[in-house]
Amino acid sequence: MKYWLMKSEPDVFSIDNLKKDKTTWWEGVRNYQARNFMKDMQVGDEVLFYHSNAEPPGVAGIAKVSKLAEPDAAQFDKKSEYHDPKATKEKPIWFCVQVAFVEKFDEVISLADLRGNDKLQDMLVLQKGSRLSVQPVEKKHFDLVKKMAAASARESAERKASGLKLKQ
DNA sequence: GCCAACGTTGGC
DNA sequence: GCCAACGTTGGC
Repeated sequence: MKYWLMKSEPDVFSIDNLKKDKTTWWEGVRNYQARNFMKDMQVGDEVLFYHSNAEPPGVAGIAKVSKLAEPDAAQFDKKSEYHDPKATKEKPIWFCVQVAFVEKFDEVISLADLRGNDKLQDMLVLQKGSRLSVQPVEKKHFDLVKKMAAASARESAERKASGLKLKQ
């Protein structure tokens, strides 16, 4: 079992979209390194769903790989912004996996939160100029982000509870 | 909207 | 194969 981080702009496709759709083919990745990581993915691998170009940017939830990489259909579609004229059905260039919704965090674990955790300093997404939209994550880092999400969910529940008390 | 980082393209 | 020009990503 491996662990990954996949970036999506929530204006384009957010964790809420994945929750509603249940699964999605991760089309549109046009970077060779990111493509190769998707080819490495196995069914059941877990994914940190990251919101980029968002306020705040950060991990919004968890997904898992539900289908192995297949040719990305958008590369053959002349009307798609992801169309690649060099790709043919016989020789596809771009591949993508299907991912399934697992969970949406109560609160986004922001990039600032991640940076603030001493134990995550060597996480790939925190490195300067890390633009890769699909990247591997170490298990210890994955587990820690999940713990941070659980802790932040508890705190948010406590805040709500004490807020209710004050109103009584 | 700015801009640093970095990938890709194409002339040579 | 080098490298300048250009495009994209994505945080701020």
